[in-house]
Amino acid sequence: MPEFKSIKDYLERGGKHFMPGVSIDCVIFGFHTNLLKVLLLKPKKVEGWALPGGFVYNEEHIDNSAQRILCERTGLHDIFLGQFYVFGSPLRSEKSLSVEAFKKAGIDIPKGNWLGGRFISIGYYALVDFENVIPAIDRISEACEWWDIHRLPALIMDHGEILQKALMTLRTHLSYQPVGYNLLPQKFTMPELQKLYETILDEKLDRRNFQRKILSYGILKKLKEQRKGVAHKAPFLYSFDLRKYHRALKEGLQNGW
Amino acid sequence: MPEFKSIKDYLERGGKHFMPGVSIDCVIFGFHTNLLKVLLLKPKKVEGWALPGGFVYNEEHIDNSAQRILCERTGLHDIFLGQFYVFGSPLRSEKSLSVEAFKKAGIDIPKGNWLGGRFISIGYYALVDFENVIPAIDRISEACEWWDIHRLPALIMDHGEILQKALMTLRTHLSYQPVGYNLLPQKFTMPELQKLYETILDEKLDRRNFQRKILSYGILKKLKEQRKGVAHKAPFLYSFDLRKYHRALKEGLQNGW
DNA sequence: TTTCATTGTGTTGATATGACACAATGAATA
DNA sequence: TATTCATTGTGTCATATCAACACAATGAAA
Repeated sequence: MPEFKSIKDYLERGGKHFMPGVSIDCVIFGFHTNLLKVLLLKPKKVEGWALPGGFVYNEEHIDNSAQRILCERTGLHDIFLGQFYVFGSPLRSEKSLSVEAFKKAGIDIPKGNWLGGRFISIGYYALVDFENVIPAIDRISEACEWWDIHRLPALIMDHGEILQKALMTLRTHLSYQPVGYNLLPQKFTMPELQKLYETILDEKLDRRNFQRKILSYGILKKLKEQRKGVAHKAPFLYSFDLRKYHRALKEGLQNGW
Repeated sequence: MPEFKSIKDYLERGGKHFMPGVSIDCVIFGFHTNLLKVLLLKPKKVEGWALPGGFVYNEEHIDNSAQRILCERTGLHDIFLGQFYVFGSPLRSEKSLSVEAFKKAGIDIPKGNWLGGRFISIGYYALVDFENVIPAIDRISEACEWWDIHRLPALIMDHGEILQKALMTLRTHLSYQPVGYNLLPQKFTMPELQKLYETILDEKLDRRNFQRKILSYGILKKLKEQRKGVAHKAPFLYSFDLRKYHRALKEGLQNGW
């Protein structure tokens, strides 16, 4: 994959290396102190924050583009990334990030330049372990930070809409896809897993009913260990049964009709 | 929207009017004599059948492109079309329809022509009333026909994979989206609706349990009329309560967690 | 030693689901 | 005209699932 020396270089040569008109936006969710977070970038000299995004190299699978973008911002590899929607309104590019950003940076995008045209955006979402991530900014950004899902800043373009759609998808997927493997440490307690579910669903769940239901999926292994050094009763530790977890990822959890 | 006078014209001027690299493929399901059918095109001088597809005009919303393609093949308007996946492997275009088709037709696609490059494909599916459709071929096709889902012909490129993905999506959507409004006539009987579900799921359902469950969704209106002129006991007619049907389409049928 | 928030493990009643039975209908048949 | 019979309408029952709730066990903090 080609390297770009500067923004100007990117502007000039990007069109040769990227698919025109196609962009990827990643909604990267993290979980910390019982809050659902999302990773956002603050582009230089532009009002509002942006989802980590990018373009598709000519010879690259779009799933790999999403993985690459995720890795560039988080350093994480081999994370489950789910396609959730394609945003294809012709209006969404009117105040496109690129045009606005370059203009404010004093660079006018030449007529006919690859970045000046319309882009559709393919949305991917990921769930990552907050603790393992060191957010990394890119060249056109001045910050890359986690934001609480309930206290979001203003977002550029239609990125607010994209984020909400990802959140809705995540919530509905929760009923028929296992969740937690990349979000929680290797060993975790039942209350920790429950907090994750409550946070994603934004809803309080009954402790006992939750345990019964999640255990019925058969994707957890109860360990002999207990979490030590915590106040109150020591909770048992669990880990995911990876074989069953991945099978559930493929086949789903519900029985359907 | 521009008109194209010939295939050659399409080849030459299409690049000016369509988004490069982006295509739409529609999986159009129909229901007839208790069989689930899918509408396929037979491109001239090409081995294998193809899903109805097309490209996105520069100023066009991708949802409208899908509607337009659906309408061109079926004459139907205002049908629910659902995005289900984006197929974005760089390899899928290697033996692309366009290149192959034009070559066999004796026209070599010039180097750099818009149709010669890589395309991602956005998949949409629709459920339409078989009876209302008069399949219409396009310029590059010699046939447009319904095919039984269980007796499919060989398909070009990755269209077999696209079709299977659409079918899987349709089946899972069945548990939390109402289905049938565009597929059945205005008034229909309970057994007819059940056959539709059985056909989509490829599974036999219990008559009495089906009735109980489908009625519990509250999207049906039981009419005073009965179907006349049929052998055996006359079944009652039902129709969809459109307000509740559309609410269910938006909010889903399941309770979630 | 006592306190107390938290965890482990139940129970109960309401509801949903799967399996199944029987009477009613009405065109086809004798 | 009476009988047949596939099909429809409407149930029941046993079981599984789900929401709501209670109580004992734990172990750090007071």
